[in-house]
Amino acid sequence: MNLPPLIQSFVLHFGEMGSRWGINRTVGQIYALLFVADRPLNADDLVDALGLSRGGVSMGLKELQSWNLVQLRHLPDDRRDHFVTPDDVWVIMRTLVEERKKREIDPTMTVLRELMLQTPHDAAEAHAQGRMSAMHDQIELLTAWYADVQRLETERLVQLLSLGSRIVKALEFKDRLFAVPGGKRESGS
Amino acid sequence: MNLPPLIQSFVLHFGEMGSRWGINRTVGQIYALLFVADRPLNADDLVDALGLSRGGVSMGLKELQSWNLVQLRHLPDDRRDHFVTPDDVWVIMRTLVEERKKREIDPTMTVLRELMLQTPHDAAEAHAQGRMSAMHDQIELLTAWYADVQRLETERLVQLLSLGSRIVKALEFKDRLFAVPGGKRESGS
DNA sequence: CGACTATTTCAATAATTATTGAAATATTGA
DNA sequence: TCAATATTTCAATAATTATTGAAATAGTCG
Repeated sequence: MNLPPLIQSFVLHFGEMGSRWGINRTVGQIYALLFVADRPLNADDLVDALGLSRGGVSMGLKELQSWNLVQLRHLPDDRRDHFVTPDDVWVIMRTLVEERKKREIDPTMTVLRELMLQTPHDAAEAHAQGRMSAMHDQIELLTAWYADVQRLETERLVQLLSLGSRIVKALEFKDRLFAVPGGKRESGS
Repeated sequence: MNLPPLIQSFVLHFGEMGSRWGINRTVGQIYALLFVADRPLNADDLVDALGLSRGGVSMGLKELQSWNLVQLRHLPDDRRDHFVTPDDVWVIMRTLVEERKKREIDPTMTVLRELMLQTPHDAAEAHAQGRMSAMHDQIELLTAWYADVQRLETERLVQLLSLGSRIVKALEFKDRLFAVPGGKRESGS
């Protein structure tokens, strides 16, 4: 590996964390280097900088492309493929959430929806179905929330996040605004 | 494996998804069964129901305990350890987020903070450090937001999530409430 | 087309991770 | 304490996943 120390530390860390993030070391290192690079890099650059094999870089780039985490870029008078990550970290985060949802959540929701349609045969299955239903409804709420806020411009999203739990003050205020006069009473505290 | 069909489908799915979620099949299956079970289960129950080895169940339960995803429970007149998951799916979600943050985000933040302190030696390192800084600041914003809303009671949290992007209306309203008269002008669109 | 360069594929193998099951250890109750 | 039972550990091995590098394929330009 042939990199300035600051960049090398970052790249090595991403490689190590790869396994916790569900990607392998190679992919983690490639992504890290593309993220911090100040110009588009080609496969040769990555092979030289990271000391990986040709094939490994090709496969790694293919995987990163399937995640929409890197973009193909062509440079004038150079027919090799070059790659970049988006400049905007918020764009990257949105992609990451979307892709992880697609891989880690959607398949489970499909299964849960199917299992909800079945008729339980005994008390144990009925209880299990209730638990699955609770899981389904919770995930639905979370993903619907994300689908909603994801539509906001980044500037607005950052505002919203910066507000943190202070948003609750606004919520409490809203309660009064949107309250149905004589509406349902709450059972809790 | 000896389970009612509804529960078996759920358990098998969790086993398959395990690898995408960073846990193994055994752990996924054990967790799934505990989640839908209508009573605390012991290691024998899990061995019988899932057809796993004794040692495998022991290790799986240990891992789930290290994630705080299952709780040890003792039944009267039975000295075997039994296990349950929390009844409340929101408690489970909070645990999951906290533990994933601890394993998947905190180590990177530590590295990023260290790398921010270094002095770049050339333009490439300076650019890289800027990128790392952007990543650091974004993660900080997201985790600070979560640390904040995580303190809310579940009922309030669900309210907040149910509101989705409609919260922005409240935000726009708040802009006017908290605006500093003659305050700083924005540079963007 | 044909020479050249870039990229991908894939079989071989290295490395890692998961799983078993028997032995060791720990715990309980008499 | 001892016998019985419960739990954990861990060496062996199975299974999976990562990685290489050479060959095949695809693409480009004269």
